[in-house]
Amino acid sequence: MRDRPDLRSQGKIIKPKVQVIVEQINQLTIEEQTKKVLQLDSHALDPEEKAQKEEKILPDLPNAEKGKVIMRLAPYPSGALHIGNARMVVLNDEYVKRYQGKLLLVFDDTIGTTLAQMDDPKAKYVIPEAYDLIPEGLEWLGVKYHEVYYKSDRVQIYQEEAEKLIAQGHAYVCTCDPKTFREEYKRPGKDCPCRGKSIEYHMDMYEKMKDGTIAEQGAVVRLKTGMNQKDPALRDHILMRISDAPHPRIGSKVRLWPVLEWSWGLDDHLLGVTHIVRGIDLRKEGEIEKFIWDLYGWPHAEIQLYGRLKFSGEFKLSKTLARQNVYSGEYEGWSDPRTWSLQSLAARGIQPSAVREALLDLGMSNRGIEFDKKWVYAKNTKLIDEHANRYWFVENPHSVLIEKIPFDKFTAEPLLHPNFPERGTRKIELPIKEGKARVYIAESDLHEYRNKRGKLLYPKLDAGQILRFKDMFNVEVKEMNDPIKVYFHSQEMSHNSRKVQVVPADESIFTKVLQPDGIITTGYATKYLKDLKVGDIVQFERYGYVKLKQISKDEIYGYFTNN
RNA sequence: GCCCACGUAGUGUAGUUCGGUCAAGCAUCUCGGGCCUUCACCCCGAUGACCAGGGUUCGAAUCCCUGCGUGGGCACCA
Repeated sequence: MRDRPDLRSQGKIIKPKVQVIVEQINQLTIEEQTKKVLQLDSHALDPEEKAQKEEKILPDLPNAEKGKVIMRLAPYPSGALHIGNARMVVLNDEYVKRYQGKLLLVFDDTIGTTLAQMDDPKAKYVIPEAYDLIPEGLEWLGVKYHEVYYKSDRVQIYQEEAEKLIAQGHAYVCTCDPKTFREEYKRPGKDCPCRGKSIEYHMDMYEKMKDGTIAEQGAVVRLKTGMNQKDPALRDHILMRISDAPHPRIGSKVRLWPVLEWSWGLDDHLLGVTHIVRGIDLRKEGEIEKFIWDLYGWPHAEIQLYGRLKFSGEFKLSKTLARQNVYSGEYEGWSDPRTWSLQSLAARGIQPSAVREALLDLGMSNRGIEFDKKWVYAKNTKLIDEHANRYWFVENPHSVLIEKIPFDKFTAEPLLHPNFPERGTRKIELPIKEGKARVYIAESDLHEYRNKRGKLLYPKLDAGQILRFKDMFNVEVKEMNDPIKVYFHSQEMSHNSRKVQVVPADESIFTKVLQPDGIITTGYATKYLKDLKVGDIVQFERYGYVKLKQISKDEIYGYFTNN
């Protein structure tokens, strides 16, 4: 039917005939069917060519011409960029690179809050160091931007254009309090009393907003988007409002500030932006911008929206929250793993391309999705594994006394990296005295172990069981006391024995690992970890990858990379 | 209450514009196997999905309607 359009109108006749034939064929044995098929087409049963691994490709942008695309990043400088901000960054950067366009970094540093609200710990405001933290994060991500702008330098434009719109009757000064406006006018879709007043009145009021006669919260400038808009979110949106809060870059010389929709409605045109890629939570903003562009008779930039990433559970993603904890000393600065800032990912040994690829894999889908760190971890493991040498580490250690060891000396010699024997081995000595030795094992090896489907692989550790101390020898558990007592059992390894990671007690060094959920795992690693350098990424066998942060005589401190 | 968007394997995504080559691709997870100085990496294989119900049509993941579910917007934040 696909290839024979002439038959399509005959579908009602053809269908029953086909059914009869299909039934006849189903009577035949598979062998007979195979034979007949091959008579018709000798290649019909050839194995299909392996679909080659297709590269993940974002959809093309509409009306995008190579070399003419201009896009922008619009971070609010209230802190370091975190992984949630990174999707916006990576998508824009990727498209700019595809079209060989230009990327503008525009600090969206309008005032954010009023002076009166600044004491609120949750208040959103610009902090000076963010102007450095953001480019630092972008550089780490491999983002190239071509021009830098500051909204705070452009306030005059927004003010003058607002004045023009008032003079033309497209905007007005509204003195209704927010609650009244929302409930009495916006919801039912009715004009507020300010809306109908004369242009002269509004011009005069605008002057008073600027010169300080009207206090914070006393009045706003509204755009006449229309109180009859179907979508209440769009009804007479605010353009400008008053704040006496000081600004880190320009101080207190400006008190009349634009909201996002207004500054961008102007700037996307004035800066020549052709394509906007942003989260769907900003859908309304795009609608207001379009209204503004129509008012001015400007061409529309193409707006593409992607779905929202949700961060819940262990993620406390908020630049404002991070600011509080960094300032209070609760966090170890902006690169603390708990911030999930780009700086923190760098400090943990997460590779920028792991972040990029994981976020680009989400494509431009419009769905709201829950962020899963495994997306990044899986990519990161593949990137760092070959560089990460192996070391022994046991978390939440328990003491084990090995007895009846039939030799005076034992040295384990596992490879530094099993894929690269040329890197050599580690030599871990097990000090033995009168057939006895002390080691640590991890708390987690005491419990029963089930796979993800709940199948019991190993029972709770108990007397009588035979274990393989990894890279050493087999032991039999005698007593589950403290310390746990085991007897040497045998030397040969069998592939399906239960393997337990140990660290010889006299060869150990206290080790701490800070995880992004704020938990510090403590345990023991083999002591010559001290010989490594700060910044090295290692794999603690059976635990995960760790980037070394501090190394001292009797303690190692690392950041958890991933598992 | 009002507006809008979105529902494809456990998870994420491709395919939906323009119905047929989709008995549905890819990645990750899980399971099994291989490799192997034992974890990991790598290689091979397996399990696993079109939200539900109607409609249009020869033919629906794709178009229409209804329902259900999820997310977002309705800020003097961005």
